[in-house]
Amino acid sequence: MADPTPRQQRTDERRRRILAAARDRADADGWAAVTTRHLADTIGYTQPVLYGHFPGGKAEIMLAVALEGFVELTRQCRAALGETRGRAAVEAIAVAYLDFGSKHPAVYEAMFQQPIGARFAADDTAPDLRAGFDVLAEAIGDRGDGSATEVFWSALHGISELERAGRMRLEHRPNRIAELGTRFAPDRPDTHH
Amino acid sequence: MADPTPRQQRTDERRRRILAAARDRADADGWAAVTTRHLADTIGYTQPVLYGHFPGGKAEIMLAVALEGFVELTRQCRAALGETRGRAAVEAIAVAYLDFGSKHPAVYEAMFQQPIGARFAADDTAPDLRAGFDVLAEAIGDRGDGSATEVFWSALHGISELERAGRMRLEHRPNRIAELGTRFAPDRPDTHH
DNA sequence: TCTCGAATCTAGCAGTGCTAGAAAACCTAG
DNA sequence: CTAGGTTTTCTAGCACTGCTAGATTCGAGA
Repeated sequence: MADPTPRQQRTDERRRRILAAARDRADADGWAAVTTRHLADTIGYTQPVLYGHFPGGKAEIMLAVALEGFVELTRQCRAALGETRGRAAVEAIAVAYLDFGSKHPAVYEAMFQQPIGARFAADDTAPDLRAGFDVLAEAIGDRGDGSATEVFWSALHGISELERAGRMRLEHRPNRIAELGTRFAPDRPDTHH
Repeated sequence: MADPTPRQQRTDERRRRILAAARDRADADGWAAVTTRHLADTIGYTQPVLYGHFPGGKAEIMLAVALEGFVELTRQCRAALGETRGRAAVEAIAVAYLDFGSKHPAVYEAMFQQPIGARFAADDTAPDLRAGFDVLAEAIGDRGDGSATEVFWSALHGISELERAGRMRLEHRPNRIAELGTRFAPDRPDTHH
């Protein structure tokens, strides 16, 4: 049960290829363009094979892509934070977060537009989701009940979505990041009660 | 051309019924449940009739619902603002905005998830969209280039979406609104440059 | 080489958005 | 009141979607 049998290995490899194909196609042309037929074609098999790997069909594939996305987003935010603190940390996180959303629009969409059935700041939250929340909390120095972090996350999420929907002038992103720095930097005296 | 002919009147009436049916069904079961067949059934006609009113099909129907939504959302925010100013104004707007999102999830989704092809703060923005932006700018006292308002809007939008996606504890909404009040209330000394 | 179980494919269902062409309804002119 | 033509409405169908039951092929062990 420890070492992977050749069969298990091929299964894993194919699972990876399915997810990669779905991710790439979705990032390029949107999730509507990700069809089970096209996906099966890309990996060189027929439709039913997909259901051997993901019994839940397209929805389960999107879910798997979303979970990978959470891990990656958290990793990049963590890296951007590093040892920085204060306002610089807030802005660094914002840059990393918005970059991720720009570069992987469909992955981001799957992460948030889909009912994964897990809250971020609850006790029963899956570790992968909780970790992302914690990085943001650390950046803004949230020591309260998490509401401040929720609002910070919301602002990042909103900017990401509205930029992607073409609702905001892309070239103004630096201004928005500066605004986030001003309004969410930790240890501002007037946020203490 | 001034007074409506009976024919024009019936056409308008039916157009309204199509939009109402689409809106109600979408708010109840999501846009995926809004099919042209069901829609035609509801208004007592067959599919092709829909395309007489909305040549662009389902997408154009969603667009029309979205535009109505912008007008209504702006109206409710304007009413909530009233003559209040300062922190109370920010929180009043937030309450009205989030309530709208909760009560009309599908309308809200159509408003923002769809490429309408119009930015909010640009000079070429349609009046109906611009008006919504202006209310928010007024509430937070934005006299800059609009970046602060964009971030405020993003925070509201993010909260609305993440609540709907089940990512946030609904009962904590008051906390989030208080956070918005703290961080976006106008005339805070340290936001001046 | 034969067998049997697992992997894979073929073929099809029910549903979607959308549309060309037939049928029906309506209004106007004689 | 009827005939004509225009407009409106429906019938029927296409190409596509996600998904699945049953036939078929493949591959490893005896």
